Amino acid sequence: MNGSRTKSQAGVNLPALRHHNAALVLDLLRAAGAEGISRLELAERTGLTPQAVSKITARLRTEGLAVGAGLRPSTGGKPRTVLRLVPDAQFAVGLHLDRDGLTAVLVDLAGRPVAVTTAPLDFGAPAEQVLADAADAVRDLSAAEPHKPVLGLGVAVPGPLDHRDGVLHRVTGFPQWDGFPLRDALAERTGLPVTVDKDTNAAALALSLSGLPGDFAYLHLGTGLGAGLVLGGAVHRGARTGAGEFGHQTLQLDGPLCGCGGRGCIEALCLAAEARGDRAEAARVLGAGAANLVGLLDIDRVVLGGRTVAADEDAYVRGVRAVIEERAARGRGGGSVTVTVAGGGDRPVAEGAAQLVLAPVFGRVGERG
Amino acid sequence: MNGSRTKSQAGVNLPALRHHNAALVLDLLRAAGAEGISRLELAERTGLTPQAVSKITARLRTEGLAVGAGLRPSTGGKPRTVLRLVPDAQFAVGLHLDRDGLTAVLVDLAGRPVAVTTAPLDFGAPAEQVLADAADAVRDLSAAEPHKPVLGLGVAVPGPLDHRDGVLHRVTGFPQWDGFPLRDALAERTGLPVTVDKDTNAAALALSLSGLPGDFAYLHLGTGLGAGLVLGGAVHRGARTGAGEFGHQTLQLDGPLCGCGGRGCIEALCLAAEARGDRAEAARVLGAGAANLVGLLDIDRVVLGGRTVAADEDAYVRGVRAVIEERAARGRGGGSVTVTVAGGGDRPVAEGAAQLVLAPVFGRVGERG
DNA sequence: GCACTTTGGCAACAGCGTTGCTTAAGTGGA
DNA sequence: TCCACTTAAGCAACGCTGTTGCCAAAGTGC
Repeated sequence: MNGSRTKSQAGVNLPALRHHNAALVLDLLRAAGAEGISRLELAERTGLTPQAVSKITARLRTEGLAVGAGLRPSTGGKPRTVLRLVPDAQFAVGLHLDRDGLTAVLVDLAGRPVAVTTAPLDFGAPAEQVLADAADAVRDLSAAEPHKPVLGLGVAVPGPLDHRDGVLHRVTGFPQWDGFPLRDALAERTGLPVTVDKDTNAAALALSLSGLPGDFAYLHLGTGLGAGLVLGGAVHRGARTGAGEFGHQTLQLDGPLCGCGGRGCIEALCLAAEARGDRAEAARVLGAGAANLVGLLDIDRVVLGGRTVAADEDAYVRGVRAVIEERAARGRGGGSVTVTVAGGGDRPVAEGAAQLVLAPVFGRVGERG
Repeated sequence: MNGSRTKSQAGVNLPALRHHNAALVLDLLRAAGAEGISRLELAERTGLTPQAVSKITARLRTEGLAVGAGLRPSTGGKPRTVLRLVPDAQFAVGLHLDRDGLTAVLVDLAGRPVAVTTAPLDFGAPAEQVLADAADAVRDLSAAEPHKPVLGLGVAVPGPLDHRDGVLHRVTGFPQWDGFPLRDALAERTGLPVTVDKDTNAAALALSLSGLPGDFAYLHLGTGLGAGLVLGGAVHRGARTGAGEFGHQTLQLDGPLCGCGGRGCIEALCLAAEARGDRAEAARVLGAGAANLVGLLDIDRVVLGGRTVAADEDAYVRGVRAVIEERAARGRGGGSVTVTVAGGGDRPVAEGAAQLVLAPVFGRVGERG
C-alpha cells in the first residue's frame, strides 16, 4: 500500500479492497503450491479473520480458482481443510523476442510451462514479418488449451523500452524498432491484452515469483551484460523502464574503451577478460560490479545467468562470491549475501514474460507499474 | 498497495481502508500547502467519489486537521470551497546526532521548523551522557508548543543501523555504540515514540516530502560520502537499512588504497582530489559514480549536499552534470536527469528526522518499513 | 429576475470484514 | 462405549466503508 504517490489514484474503495484481499490469498495459495495451505494459516499470514478468509476462499472456489485438497493431521480437534490453487484454471502466454530467435511458452496459473515453441527470428527483418511470426507462435500455443481462458500475452525484448505504453526505444543495432508501439501492434494481431518489458526484468520477475525470497539482483552475462532488480519484493523498473543498465557502469575510471563510447565499463572489462581466456579475472570484474550493487541497495542475493555464465557456472559463482565476501568483511559484518545461478539458460525469460501477465492476478504489480 | 509480500500481514480491512484513504487525503492537503485544494480536486486525484471525499474531509475537520480556506473563483456555478491542512494541529521532533554536534528541531505537520536547538556533542562520550544531552534537547523543544500533541521523535544518526528495531551497528570510529538499542533507550527517556534512521535517508526523506518529484538519489559529501535513495516515491532502505553505501563503491579497479581497506573507492578518489585542490577532478569522480547510479536505477534527479559540496556548489553541479549528460548522450537519448543541490547544510537532516515521524501520518511508509 | 451550472450535504444502500454463536469433526480419558 | 474437550468452519446479525440518487445552496449570465 506504499510506493509512488506522484500519480495518485491510490484511493481504495470496497471493490478494490475485495480485489486486493482476494489477490493476496491467491498469492499465498500459489506460493503454497501443490501442498496447499489451510484457512487458518491464510488468516494468520494475511492478518484477516478466519471468517473473512472463509468468505474469500468460498468465492475463489466458486470461480474455480481454488479447491479443497485433503486434510491436515488433527492436533486434538477437527482437522484443517487444505486449500490448493487450481493451476489449469487459467493460462498466460510468454514471448521472448531475442536478436536471433523467438521463444513462446504457455504457462498455467502456477507459472509452470505446459507448451513451448522456439523458432529462429531475424530481429532485423521488417516489423510486419517479425510481428506475423510472433503472432503465429502465440496463436499456435493458445490452441494447446482451447477451452481454458488465456489471460494475456507478456513480451520480453532485449532493448530499452517504456513498460507503461509498450513502445520500444532504439534497440542497439536495430534502429527500425525505435519508437515502435509493440504492445498495441501485438494486441491487435493476437486479440490478447499485452504487457511488454525488458528481458532482464522478465527474468528477475520469474525468479521472484518462483519463490526466491528477499531482494536480489539478476545479472545476465551473455552477448552483453544487463541486470534485473527486485527491490521491496517488486521489480524495480525506474521512471522510464531503464533501470538495470549494469553493463556500462564505469568500474575503471579512464579504463579501456568500450563499444558504447565510454571507458572502463564493466561489460567491456568482463568480456575482454573472457575473450582472452582469463575467466577468473572476468568473474572478479563481475564481482566488483555486483559488490557495488549489493552495497548500494543492501540486497540479500545475487543471481547470475546468461550463456557466458552457463559455460562455467562454478568459476563465476566462486569469483563473484569472493569479491562480495571480501568487501562485506571490511564493512559491517552483517547479513551474508547469497550468490547463485539461474538454471535453464534463456528459458526463464520467456516464463518471466508470461509472469508479466500473471503477476497482477496475485497482486504483484511493480512500482510505478 | 504493492511492495514486499514476504512478511505478509498485508490484508486490508475496513479500519485499514479508512486510515489509508484519510492519510491519502491528508498527504494531498499537505502537498497543496497554504493554497489549499478543493474537494473535487481531491476526488479526482484519489479516484474516490466526491461524496467519499466530503465524508473524509468532514472527519478531518472535526479532528482539527483540516479547515476551510476561502473559495475558488466560480466557473459558472457554486464556487469550490478550498480546504487546507492545519499545520499546527500536531508536531514532531527531529534529532540529528552527528559526530561532533547535535541538532534538534520541532516541526509542524507541514514539516516547517518552529524551534531549533543546536549543541556540541561528543559522540564518543559514554552512552548515558549522550542520551541525557539528547533527551534534554528534546524536552526543551517540546515545551515550545506546550498545548499541542507531539507525535513522536525521529532520530538521524551517521552510522549503519537497523531501521526496524532501532539498534545501532558499529558506527565507524565509535565501537561503544555497536548493538546499542538507541530507539528503546530514547523512547524510555523522552516518553515519545521513537523512529531511527541513517542521516542520508533522513535527508532524502526530507527532500522527497518537500515536494521533489520523482525518484532521486541524494549524495552527501562531507567528511565521508554517502547516499540516500528515493525509489518509487519511498525511501529505499534495503533488507538491513544498509542501502546507500555509496562512498565505497569501486570506481577504479585496483586503484589507490582507501581507508576502508579497499581500492579505488569513490570516496577515496573524490576526497583525495579535493585535498590536492583539484575540485574539477573530484566533481568528475563524483559524477562518474552518480552516472552509474542514474543508469542502474533510472532515476530522474541527483541532489548533492554536504559541507564539501557547499564549499563550491557550482563546480560540483557542473562537473556531475557534465558526466551524466555525456553518458546519457551515448545511451538512449531519453529523459534528462536534473542535477541540483540541497540547500541548508545539515539542517535538512534534522528536519528529515522529524519527517520519519510525520511520514506515516501521510501514508508515506518506506518499503519493508 | 429567471434559467442554468456547479458544489456539496442528506438519506438510503450494497458490500466488505467482524463478531457471536452454532454445528461439524476430530482426540483422548473414564 | 461413552462423553468431555478441542479445533475448524459456517450462519446470521452487525458496524462501517464508499456509492448512489436526490435536493438544497450558491454562484453566473442572458
